[in-house]
Amino acid sequence: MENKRVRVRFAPSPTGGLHMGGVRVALFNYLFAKKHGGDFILRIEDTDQTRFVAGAEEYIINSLKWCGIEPNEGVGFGDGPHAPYRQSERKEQGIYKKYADQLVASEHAYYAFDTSEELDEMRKRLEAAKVAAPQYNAVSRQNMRNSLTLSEDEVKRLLEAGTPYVIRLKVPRNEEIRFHDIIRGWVVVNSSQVDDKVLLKSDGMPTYHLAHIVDDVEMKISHAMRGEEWLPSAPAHILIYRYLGLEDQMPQLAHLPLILKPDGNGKLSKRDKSGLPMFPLNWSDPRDNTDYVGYKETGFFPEAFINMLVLLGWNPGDNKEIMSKDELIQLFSLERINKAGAKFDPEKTKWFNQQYLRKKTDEELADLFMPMLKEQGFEVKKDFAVKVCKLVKEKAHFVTEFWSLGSFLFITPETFDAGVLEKRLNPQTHGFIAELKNALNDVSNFNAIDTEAALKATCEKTGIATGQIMQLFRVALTGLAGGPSLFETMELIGKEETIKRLNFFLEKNKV
RNA sequence: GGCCCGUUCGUCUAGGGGUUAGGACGCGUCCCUUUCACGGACGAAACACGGGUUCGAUUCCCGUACGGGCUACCA
Repeated sequence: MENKRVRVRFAPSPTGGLHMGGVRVALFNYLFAKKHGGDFILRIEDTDQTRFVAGAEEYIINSLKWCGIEPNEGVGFGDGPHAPYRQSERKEQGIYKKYADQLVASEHAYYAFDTSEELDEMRKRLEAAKVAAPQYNAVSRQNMRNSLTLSEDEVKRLLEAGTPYVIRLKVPRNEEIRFHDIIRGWVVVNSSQVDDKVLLKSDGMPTYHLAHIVDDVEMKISHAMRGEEWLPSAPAHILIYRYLGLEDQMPQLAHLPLILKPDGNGKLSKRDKSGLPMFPLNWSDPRDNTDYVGYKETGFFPEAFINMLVLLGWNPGDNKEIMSKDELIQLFSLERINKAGAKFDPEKTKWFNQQYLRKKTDEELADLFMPMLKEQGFEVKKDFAVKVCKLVKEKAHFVTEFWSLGSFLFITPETFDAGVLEKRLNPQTHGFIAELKNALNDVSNFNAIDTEAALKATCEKTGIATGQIMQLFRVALTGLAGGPSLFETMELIGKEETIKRLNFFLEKNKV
């Protein structure tokens, strides 16, 4: 068991868009599998028919693809030796019922016929009696309608009459359950804290508790990584493995810390004030009729998104922060995962994207930017787009900012920064701009070097220091108080446009 | 409420019985610069609290506080 092939799975239920917390669980599984040359499986846990959301499964698959953390086995990824990988389909094959029946036969599970009204009543009764943890368990089951309290004949009669029933796990009254978690070490819980979990629902579907165990064993999963929210039910799972005689095939457990909200308390939810997305891709949720924006559409690179996520709760042990997927695979280890939940930091998330933005070549950026330019109505040649990217990227965190940062390269400014005008515009500087315009008009080879020379010459001629007029010149040319090199800007927009802009400025701002 | 898990700068974290407690984001100052940004330098900023154990605890143990999770025929 110790040395069996590494096989891990990501097993979401298709009840909505895949949240970034889910992406991180998938990521950890992926990295671990790749690190050990193992398999990464996508299993769809669609056992709750009432919460099923159409399109969710496809969304999950597309998200994993965009993130570059693709399973090599499972739904949407070519299936594999353990198909089907959808639990609803596996249920049709009777896989889960078989195990549930085995548990009943060995008297570790039983039939329960209680209606939801009866269950409600029981809880109310227990609450009224000030029972600390009102639950269906070794004590309360004695007052309920199940195969433990009913006569054999009665049970048989109910079953034959088609009375709805569930199968529940018979949890012992007072027994220590201990299990080892790779991240948390030994955890001990008394069985009195564990309720008699429903294993098989009245619609014949298994619950998560039964289904994931059956599938993990049948699919030969070696390590089960999942969110910390599963820790409280882990003891029940241990019992199921044990009663099924499958303890030696149990995967090693690792309960991952949760991602917490940036401000305030609690775990991350679908919508957050931080302004950053919670989903990898745009997601239209049919349940609350809301459109959620994705990291992709916000302009994030998948590498940056992944890099940010992996460092929420894990680190390589040195101070390295920017890591490629291959490096992550190389460096990843479960032992270095933290125990405590991590607050998600929007500012640092943007910083990650900026780091990746700077690593891209201008050509790569141009490929991304040109479609956005086209949307704005500007179709330009690639080499021009490359030059624009080179100028505009310095300040940006996202390619999606390029347009607002560089629109002045395409659109002649009609308004001018009022603050600079007030501070710098006077008859002398106005005259200077006019003088400069003429000098620029005489530049035959209109490149950054020659235009800069023209400016220097004009400064010397008029006796005005460069620092005195650059700001105004910038505003005259771009309308803005800040931006990339003016000489590069002029080279890009060309002589004709430069002169035209300066004329317009001089005309509009007479003093 | 009960049970479980956790707690190092504001945030992500390194470290670990004796350290000037390290890095990153963000913030501030300065340098570079025509501006904004980038880059560089510097700075402010943390071991939740109380008891033990120990020559010595931020590190180990126990409490407390605080935070998180769970408490469904949901996963």
